[in-house]
Amino acid sequence: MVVKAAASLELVQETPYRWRIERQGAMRVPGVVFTTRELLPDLSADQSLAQVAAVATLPGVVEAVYAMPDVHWGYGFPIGGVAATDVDRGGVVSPGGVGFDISCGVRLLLAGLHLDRLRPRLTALMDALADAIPRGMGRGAVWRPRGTAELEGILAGGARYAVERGHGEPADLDRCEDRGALADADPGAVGARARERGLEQVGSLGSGNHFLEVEAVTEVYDERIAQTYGLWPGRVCVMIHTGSRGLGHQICTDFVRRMETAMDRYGISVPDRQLACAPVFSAEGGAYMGAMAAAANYGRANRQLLGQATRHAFDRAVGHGDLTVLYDVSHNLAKIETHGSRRLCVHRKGATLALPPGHEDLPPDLRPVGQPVLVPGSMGAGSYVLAGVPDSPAFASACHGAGRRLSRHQAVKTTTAARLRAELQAAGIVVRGASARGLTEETPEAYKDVDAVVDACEGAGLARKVARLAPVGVVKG
DNA sequence: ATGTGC
Repeated sequence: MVVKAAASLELVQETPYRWRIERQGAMRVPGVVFTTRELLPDLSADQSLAQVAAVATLPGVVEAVYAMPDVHWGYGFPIGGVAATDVDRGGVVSPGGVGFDISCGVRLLLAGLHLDRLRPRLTALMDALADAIPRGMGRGAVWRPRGTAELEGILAGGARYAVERGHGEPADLDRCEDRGALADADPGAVGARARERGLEQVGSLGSGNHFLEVEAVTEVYDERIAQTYGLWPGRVCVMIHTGSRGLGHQICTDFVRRMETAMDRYGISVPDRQLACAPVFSAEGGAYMGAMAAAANYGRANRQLLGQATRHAFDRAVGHGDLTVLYDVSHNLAKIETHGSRRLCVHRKGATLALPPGHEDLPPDLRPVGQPVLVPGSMGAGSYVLAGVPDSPAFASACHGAGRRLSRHQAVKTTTAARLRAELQAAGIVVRGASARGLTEETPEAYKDVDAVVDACEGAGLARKVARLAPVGVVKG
């Protein structure tokens, strides 16, 4: 089966879950889209697969540019895209391949109680969370760093620094990707404006698709892995989805501009200005990697602080805040990783790291079963926990969510905030803190079906289903 | 995503 797009993209179906974009023109490698016929983006209306083809022209790109089943249009790179470059053969890093929200990701906390025991206190808990979680554009944060030393600590030390300063338990770090901090952060590469913006937002949720949800385990698909993860039916969980706020955004803006002018000097030409890039081993590439890692650490500290604020809210409203971290993982990041014999810069933008069983970067207790892959669905739709699998085909990556289907502009035309609130209430979901605009932009209608996306992810061999979580309360910006 | 737009 071959599908021709207007822009002459040629898609060849290889399996029920895998489609190839044939190499042509300036493409150095093919594209590979992991999806089903039902979820395949409409080539006449959607640019995301054309973006996959454009990314495949970048210097040093290897193997293939991959798209996850939740792929959709993004700045330069598609969201739900994975691209790796060979750093020892002129491979580039591109800020657009990480995205504006550097180290946006998900933390899942597990509570020590069954939903039946939470129900009578749910309203009180949601009120306490609404009180404890700063959210929305700009506005308030859990922690206001004193002077530059504390901000430096956050940029260099991420969640580890937050824990050192009393915001959480050392054991939390065992369940964080990179134990809570990327080692090669360079706070000196973070510009003054990014720092200014960062000072005001340490420990804040933000807006858009960021949220905090109280959920409960409703389905278990893999008993053994679920047991290792501690996911039993009815267990209350808290999912926190946020990133590096204005600081990461400013760093992306600064480096896109800087690389746009640097590309000529390196003899790089790209089909789209939004693919601005520089060799990883260049002044601009190196500075970006250091600043990006610092933003990633800021994002990890952010989720650590919000996790701690969640514990306090549980303490106040439920009487015990014995929340443990299942895992904390980024889905917007570029990392230098070894695959086979090569050192690659793997860009994951709207794609979750999914380490296989046995991987040395996993904590010993999770190593036998693989990394928890946290997949938030659209608002009110539920979320999934998957596990990384051996020999996965996209540099150990999986989907990161349901994936947008309608733009924010289109989304607000489909419903009203009042109607959405009523629908969530009818589904037994308590909503706190959501602005009318924010709520309507996030209508589930604007997203793909997370169940179908996760099934495609599993069918494609990217990850394995472990458990499904259903929301009972949501805090939004 | 974002002091939402050069």
